[in-house]
Amino acid sequence: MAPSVTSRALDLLGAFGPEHRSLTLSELARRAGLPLATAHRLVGELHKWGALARLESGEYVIGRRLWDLGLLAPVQSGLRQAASPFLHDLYGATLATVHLAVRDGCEVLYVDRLAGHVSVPVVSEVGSRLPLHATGVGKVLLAYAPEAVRAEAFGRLRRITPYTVTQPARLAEQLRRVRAEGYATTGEEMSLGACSVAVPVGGDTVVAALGIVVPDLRRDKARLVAALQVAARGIGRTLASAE
Amino acid sequence: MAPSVTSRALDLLGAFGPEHRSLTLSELARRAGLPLATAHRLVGELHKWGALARLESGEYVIGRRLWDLGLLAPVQSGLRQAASPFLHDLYGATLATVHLAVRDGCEVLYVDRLAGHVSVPVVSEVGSRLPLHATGVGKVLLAYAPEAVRAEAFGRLRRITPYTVTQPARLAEQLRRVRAEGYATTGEEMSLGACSVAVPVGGDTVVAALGIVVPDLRRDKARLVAALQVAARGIGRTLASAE
DNA sequence: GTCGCCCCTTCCGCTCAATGGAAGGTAAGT
DNA sequence: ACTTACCTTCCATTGAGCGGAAGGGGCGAC
Repeated sequence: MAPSVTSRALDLLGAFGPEHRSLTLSELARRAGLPLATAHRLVGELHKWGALARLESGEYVIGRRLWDLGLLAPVQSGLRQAASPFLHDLYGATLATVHLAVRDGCEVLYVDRLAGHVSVPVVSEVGSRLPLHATGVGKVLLAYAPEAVRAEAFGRLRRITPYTVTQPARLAEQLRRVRAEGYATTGEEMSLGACSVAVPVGGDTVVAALGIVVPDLRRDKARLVAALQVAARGIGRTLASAE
Repeated sequence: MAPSVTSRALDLLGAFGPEHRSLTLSELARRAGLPLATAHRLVGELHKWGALARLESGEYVIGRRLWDLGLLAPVQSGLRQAASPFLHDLYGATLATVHLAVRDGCEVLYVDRLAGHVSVPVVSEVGSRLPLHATGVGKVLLAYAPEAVRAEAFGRLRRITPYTVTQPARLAEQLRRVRAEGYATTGEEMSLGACSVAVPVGGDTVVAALGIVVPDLRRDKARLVAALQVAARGIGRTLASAE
């Protein structure tokens, strides 16, 4: 009901997605629900600006120019650089998949990830987002988030596995323990066969969370938490010294 | 000279950048050279679609929706996942900054990067691009690139440091040696104090390049090359087995 | 207080840019 | 040679975009 040029152009961009990395003009037109001639013109403009690029085959892909808008900022942040060596150390000490994440609104945004040769099946990937309530790093970030965020997050405790914590009261209690004990844990709450431990990064304000994913937590949780805290402290110090 | 709605909307997006992560409406209008009222309307549409998001402060930032277009695809690729453990091994063996990169057009696109506690100053970052002719991974990718790409790349051999190779003949000779010997090297050609070695990843078609950056290459190049090749073979095997 | 400044938002009549059907061109498949 | 599917160009119509102007709100200065 709103055939504004802008929305149409955006819909053309929206026709792309993880599983549609490159599209022909006709496909674009179809997916955006536009007449071919119209799509042709709009795509031409997007292309001229650099929002779309054209392959030799004639198919269109998302263009470079959109990259340069600063989209990768979180991933390229000083945080990631400062943390990199510590993530490596942590992996060496635990041989578990290592995660570095920040909170973006009401979601966890994974900033870095380090996987071993054999690792539990993990859904996260650099740049991907997951709900705050079902991951280790998420619980940490939620525990130290402003009240408004927590309220919002509590409003949508989606069940993901049978073990996902979806009762507000229970989650609130867990967050209290996170703040008290300095670490969070999950047990198959995001994906079956995967448990996690996570700790906050940063001093008085928590800027990120550091976590690992393992098949089983009962065995040596204490050692893992200790390793995590060493790494987190290291990252915190590095960040502080770099201002 | 082209006041098309589309280009204007795009210019608003283009007002953002690495150093302008969030902008007020007025700033946007100024930077895009648009009357406030016009900017207001367009920004409204971009916002409604999700291309822009609004902070509590009222400032606008690039919106989530643009992320989801698959921009992170290269970084989230199977390549990165397959390579991750081998990058770690390689770091363990060399204690050097490790790079995994692919070719994107006539540039190197860094897909992953692993830095140590102490590392030579390196300009690259995940998601960033550099010219093909001045980096180790770049030379590898260029050596195995199609003729058209090579021609294009030879057309713009920009000098970056006094040691950058800018003579086409000399670069061509180097690429020949890369193909013959299976690895590429650079010596302070991208940034002073940084040398690099890189090897191709993949079998008959080179899909990526794996490289390390060190302060000095003369000492134990042979060992580094060997370590790189072990890792590259491992990545290749993992990719092949995963199809 | 109130004046000035800056930013955001809404309104509305004019106009020109966007529209899309149709027609022509190319390339591959049968 | 025919069919199908894709891409590109043209151009008369029209409604979507335009932006000056006016109104509202927050903040600091005087």
